[in-house]
Amino acid sequence: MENEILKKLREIQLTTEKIQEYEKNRIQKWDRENTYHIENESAKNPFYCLVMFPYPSGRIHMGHVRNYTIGDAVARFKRLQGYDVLHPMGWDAFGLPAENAAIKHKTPPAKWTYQNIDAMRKQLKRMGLSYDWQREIATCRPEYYKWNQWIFIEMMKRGWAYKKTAPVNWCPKCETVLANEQVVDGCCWRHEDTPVEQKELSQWFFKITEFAEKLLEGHKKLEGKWPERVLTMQKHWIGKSEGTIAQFPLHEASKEALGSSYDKLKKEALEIYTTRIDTVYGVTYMALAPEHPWLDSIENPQFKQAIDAFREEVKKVSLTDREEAKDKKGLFTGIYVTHPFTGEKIPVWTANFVLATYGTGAVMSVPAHDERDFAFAKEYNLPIQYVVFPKEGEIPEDAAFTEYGILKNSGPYSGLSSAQARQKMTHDLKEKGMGDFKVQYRLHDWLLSRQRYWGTPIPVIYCDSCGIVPEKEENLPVVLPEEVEFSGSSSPLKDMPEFLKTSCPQCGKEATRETDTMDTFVDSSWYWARYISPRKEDGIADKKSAKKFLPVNEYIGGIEHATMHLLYARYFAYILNDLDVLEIDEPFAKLTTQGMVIKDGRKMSKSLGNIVDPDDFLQNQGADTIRLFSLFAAPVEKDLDWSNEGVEGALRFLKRLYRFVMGLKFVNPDLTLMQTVPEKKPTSSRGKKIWQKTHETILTVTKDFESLSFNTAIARLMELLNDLYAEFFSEDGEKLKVEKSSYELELLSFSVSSLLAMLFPVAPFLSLTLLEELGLKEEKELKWPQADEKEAQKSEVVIVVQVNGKVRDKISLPVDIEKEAALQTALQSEKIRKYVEGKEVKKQIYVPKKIINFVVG
RNA sequence: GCCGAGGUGGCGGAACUGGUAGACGCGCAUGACUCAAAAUCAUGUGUCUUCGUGGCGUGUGGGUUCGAGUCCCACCCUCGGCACCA
Repeated sequence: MENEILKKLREIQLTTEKIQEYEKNRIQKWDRENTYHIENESAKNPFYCLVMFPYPSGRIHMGHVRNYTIGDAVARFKRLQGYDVLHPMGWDAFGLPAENAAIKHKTPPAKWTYQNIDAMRKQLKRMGLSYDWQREIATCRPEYYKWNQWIFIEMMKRGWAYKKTAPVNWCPKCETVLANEQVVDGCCWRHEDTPVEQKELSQWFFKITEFAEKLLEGHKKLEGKWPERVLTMQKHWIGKSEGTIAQFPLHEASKEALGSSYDKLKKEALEIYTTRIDTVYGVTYMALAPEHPWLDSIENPQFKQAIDAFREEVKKVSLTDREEAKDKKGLFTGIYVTHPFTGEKIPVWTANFVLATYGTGAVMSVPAHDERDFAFAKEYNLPIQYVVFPKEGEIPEDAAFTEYGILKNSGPYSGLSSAQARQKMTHDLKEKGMGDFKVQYRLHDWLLSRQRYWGTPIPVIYCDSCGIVPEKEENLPVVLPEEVEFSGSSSPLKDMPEFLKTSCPQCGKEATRETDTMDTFVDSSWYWARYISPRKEDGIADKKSAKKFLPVNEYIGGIEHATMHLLYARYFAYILNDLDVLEIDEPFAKLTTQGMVIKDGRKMSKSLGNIVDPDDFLQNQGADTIRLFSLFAAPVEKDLDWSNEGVEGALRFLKRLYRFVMGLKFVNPDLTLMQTVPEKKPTSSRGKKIWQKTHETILTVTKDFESLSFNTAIARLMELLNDLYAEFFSEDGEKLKVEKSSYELELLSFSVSSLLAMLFPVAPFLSLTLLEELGLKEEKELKWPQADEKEAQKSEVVIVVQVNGKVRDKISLPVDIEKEAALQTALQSEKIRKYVEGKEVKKQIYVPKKIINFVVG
């Protein structure tokens, strides 16, 4: 080739300057033209791709990069396939960090939050994420949280939101109530070194427990579409158990301890919950939680003093610390109850390991068949009586036998199996009016009030004459004042008469507003619905459009939301359905949980100093590179180990691609965009090879994209480029020239166009730049490539020949060869003969296109 | 302790319903280009080896099978979740 052309060919290089230039131009164009905006009405083929919206902390981190790149690849892929993709983004904008920042920097939380949103929006745009920015929402805007309030009031009307006094976890540093799930190792989840205390407060709750069964039922629909472990975690979280409620009447021997309270309790009887009523004949004592109300009724100072001291001691330890303390402590209360089956007198104890919040806060203790009861009985020398025996073998020595078996020493029930006894005993209790079957859940009602400023105001008013009154719907939203000063640590709302003072919606008299705000999980429980109609003023979402787009087809986010957010969002979907806002059952038809981004095998964190800032890469290698690496380095659901060398490798691939396409176009100006399979097949041998490879790649990459296996899809694209390089690229430029008569130009047009289209979801900037060089006019014209199954077949295939299971040779055979012919060819191979000759062939195994195995003796 | 996921080269990771283990990438090595370096291109790269192309190789030990990373049993380790839930 002539020197001048060669020189120009060498100059074709993808530089960082070029990358920065075309990426920035493209972003401006997308922004100017609202490229990814879709209208609800005109969407014929809807696909809803949702990623978990971020808390606007100020900067995006690698976790965001990964999550949103995955979502974007899905959205772009589906768009090329012809879907009208709803791909929105917004801000989970309420929450604690804004308040902490306000105290630190003296900026109001609102201002701080809005600044952060602006900064992060810019970063996300720089990433090339194809959001419909016209649908952007921020949960801290009154237009949004108005609907939190509306939902709350509707729930309140139906008794699904209620107030109760409850012992709650209290973080002295946050000055707020923590949900049980926010307590980590006895400490606040945000202040790892601050032990949680107990405090009694009047709190707002959502009755999520009423939906426990439905939340479990709903899993059936999600099986196979949600990660198995998320479903398991939710099942455990809900913690369904089926057992028996049984009543143990008060025994008159209790009079001594209870004194005048005896008559009151006599009417009540002690109610317990057990899953092992079959062991009831082995009950040797009862155990009450230290919080159990019966303990309040003990009057005899002989018992009262010790019990009060014990309760005081237990109270000092926070709820979770109590769970950690394994040593079992307790004492006798002076109370006795009567065994419902035998009429025996049973002593009642109180014990630190009995949970007030589960069941009835009282248990029947069967040390012979429960490990905890056994340990307690040993500690306090209480009798142990075995009543269930294994079908075969012996009762373990000096331990509880906790398995099911056959009953003995159990009056009329002796001889029954555990399962039979549970049925019959419960049935008999029910007949006597002393018990019933009972399904119990671990799940608690959702405590939603927070003693915080930066959240949705709970829209209720306290009136001296009418009590607790919800705000009128026409007065919503109850607006959170944004211009505030943080005087101290408590909510500034308490010092704002303009917020506090109002009139009662019922009687009109002067009244006071609630100053508690809502848990931010309320915001994120229904945001997926708001994206449908983000600006709608008279409702949450247009019902018709919602029906079109919901449920979400692909929801992508972190595994850390497996229980709380994902359970609450499912719950809210049911609620919104019942409120006739949406027609929906499960909100997320499919869920993908991506792994963490780690560095050097450890989680990225400030303290370890191993944080990688996405901005550095965006400003140098560009968005395509960072996207490509994020998707290539690990399967979506696994942790991704960040590697700067790996990033360089991703950039190298893009540079190779650029050089190939631009070089090819330079030498063959007729190279063009070709989005359909060429009519004529190439005639050259290199052409035939690439023809087959292109078809095969299209088929496998399509499959990989469907299953979100981006890492393998990218590997296949790299292979295709490697093959193209091997067949059509040489430093001297000679191989680049193609002859029209061999149909290689059509082939290359098709192959390169397909490669670029398949790369588009991953690296849209370079992909579009090169496609435009080939002649693409409008991004909208780009389609996902189609291939022919038949053309993807290789004519010859390498078959492995084994002798006695060991690979001895590899031979190339036509794909459609008959079994006998294949075996004969294999036997003729020198290498095989060496191992087979003179021996008896006992068995011949032939798996078409795969393997031949001779078993010789 | 219980539940779940997973252990594959120097590293990240491939391998469809049992059928060439290590695709693709990183790293490394050698060569080409260059005064040189970088970049780029080409070749090689599990391990041992008496270099016969043979032995050994997917956490460990057994088993099923013509054939096991894949299936079965036991165990070890790592990660995630739950943890006195009666």
